[in-house]
Amino acid sequence: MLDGSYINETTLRPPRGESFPVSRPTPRRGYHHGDLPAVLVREGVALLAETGVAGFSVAKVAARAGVSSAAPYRHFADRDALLAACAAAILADLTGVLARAAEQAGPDPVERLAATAGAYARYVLGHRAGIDLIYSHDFGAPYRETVHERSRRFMDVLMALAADALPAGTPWADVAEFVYVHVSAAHGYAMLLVNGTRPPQDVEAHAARAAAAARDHLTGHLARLRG
Amino acid sequence: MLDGSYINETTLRPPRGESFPVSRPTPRRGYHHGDLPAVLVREGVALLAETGVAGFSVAKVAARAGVSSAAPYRHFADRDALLAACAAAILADLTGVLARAAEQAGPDPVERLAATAGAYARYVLGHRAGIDLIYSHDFGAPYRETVHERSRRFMDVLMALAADALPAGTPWADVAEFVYVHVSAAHGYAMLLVNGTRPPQDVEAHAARAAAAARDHLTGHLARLRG
DNA sequence: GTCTATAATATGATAGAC
DNA sequence: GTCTATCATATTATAGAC
Repeated sequence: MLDGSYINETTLRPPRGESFPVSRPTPRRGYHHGDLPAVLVREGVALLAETGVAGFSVAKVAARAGVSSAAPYRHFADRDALLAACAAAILADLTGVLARAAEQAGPDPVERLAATAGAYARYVLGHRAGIDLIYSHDFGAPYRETVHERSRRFMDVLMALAADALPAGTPWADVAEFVYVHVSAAHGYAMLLVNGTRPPQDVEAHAARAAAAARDHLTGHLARLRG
Repeated sequence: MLDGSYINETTLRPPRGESFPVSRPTPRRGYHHGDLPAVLVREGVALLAETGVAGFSVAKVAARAGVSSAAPYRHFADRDALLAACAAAILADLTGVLARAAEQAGPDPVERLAATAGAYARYVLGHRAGIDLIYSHDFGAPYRETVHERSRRFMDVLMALAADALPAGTPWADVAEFVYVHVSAAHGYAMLLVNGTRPPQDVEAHAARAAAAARDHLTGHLARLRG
């Protein structure tokens, strides 16, 4: 992931005077970058990881990509468009990581779900400040949908895993509620790890603890359901 | 809370040429504000709640307080000093709120701890974007200790509550680990509430869910300890 | 598509009057 | 202690050359 696939009609600025095209023309040769939009997003994600949303600027991303500060505006309408593309990229990437972690955790539904919490911690420790963009930034109306759609896919993956771990016949709304808590706990734990005083040295130990916490939450939840 | 008590030798700029005084001279009359530092922190906290760390600036805080953009620099060495004072104020306030919530929850240790999660959600829904400053901002060396000290008191309150809820004789490190997860889950849940798509309409319902999640976590944890 | 140059704005921070 | 005035800097975004 973290390729160009997250650039769509919403994030792309339309060519002069035209309305948004259904498909992007294939890039022609002869330009300095084969795919500047993808490079900008990659560098934007890296910058976010290093400095957080506060330190993010179009100029810095351009400099990192080795182009002028004006170049990004040919591909992204404004700062928020680039930021949204970065958020979408992170979300898509994270979704894939969690899905793979669940897959590798074996057949037990409880372990599969717990594994996503561990993977979340691992991912956040790798991406540091960038990750809170997903939750903490209010994207402008034109870009909100792009991010929102990725966010939906992210939740869908976890909903499927939670539905397997919870008792058969659990109402959809209750599954959603559980996933919400599951995600927020994993997120909170990971964020405190990143920003807190704890050394991020032993990543796997932290991931194991996050998974254990998720397991405890699920166990306690199931116990409550049983009476 | 949210008064002037968080201003200490670390956040206060020393008077011309002197080193840091042990105590601040009592404010004399004849100035436009009785206590501008306190006003600045109050407005800073309000601004943080509205715009988050990204929208925070010394100039805006000064404007809100009705003073010139230069005035804050007589009381705070730089932007980071003001930001740290705001963070310290929020932390102290939040600590008091959680302690009171536990007190009002009755004698059951489980309920007392769960109540802090509910109160956390309630508080964050009221302070919105401002709260993540506590975790997400890297304060400069001179101000780090100020915030850190408040952070320690915050954790101490929760440690005491958790020690009561966990089995007698639980090692201190295990209590700390549990509190860490407890706080991060509450924080994550509250932050997703604030920044997510969910309407913050039914604050009490959200607080109840946060408390329920904390109860599930504790229950599951105790079950794991038993077997 | 990318560059150079530039405008408009906001910001952090200081100097000196009162 | 606060104000006015000011500077240096960084940022978003655009215009026009190539």
